[in-house]
Amino acid sequence: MAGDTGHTAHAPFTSRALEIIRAIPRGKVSSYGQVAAMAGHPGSARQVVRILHTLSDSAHLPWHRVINILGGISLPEGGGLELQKRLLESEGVKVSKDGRIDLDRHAWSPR
DNA sequence: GCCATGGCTAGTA
DNA sequence: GCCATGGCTAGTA
Repeated sequence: MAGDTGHTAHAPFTSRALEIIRAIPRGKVSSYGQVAAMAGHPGSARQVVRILHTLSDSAHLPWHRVINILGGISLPEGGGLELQKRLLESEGVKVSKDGRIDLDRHAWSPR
């Protein structure tokens, strides 16, 4: 297609959300709502969920760095929870026994 | 129609 | 717990 950059074409919000997710550094986490707000659509957290769900495999995303606003992992047991926890811990993010991440310590606040 | 949310409320302790 | 929210996409015509 004309103008194709070599990347899959995405809608503007999706492209921005993808960039933001890719920018989350190791050892830090963000929330669905934070990514949505940074992409210019506060309140569209569920859209970020959908993006992660459908594009994590193909888009080279650090998907495990996105958690819910409570500091918890939203993936279900047997459906990725364990993997996400393991990936986070491998980057130095401690996940407590009740599945919580210390946001004071690990929340990403870009500058 | 999808989706791995988030914010608010009722109802308990 | 409940349920309103919302940009996008698959799939049909």
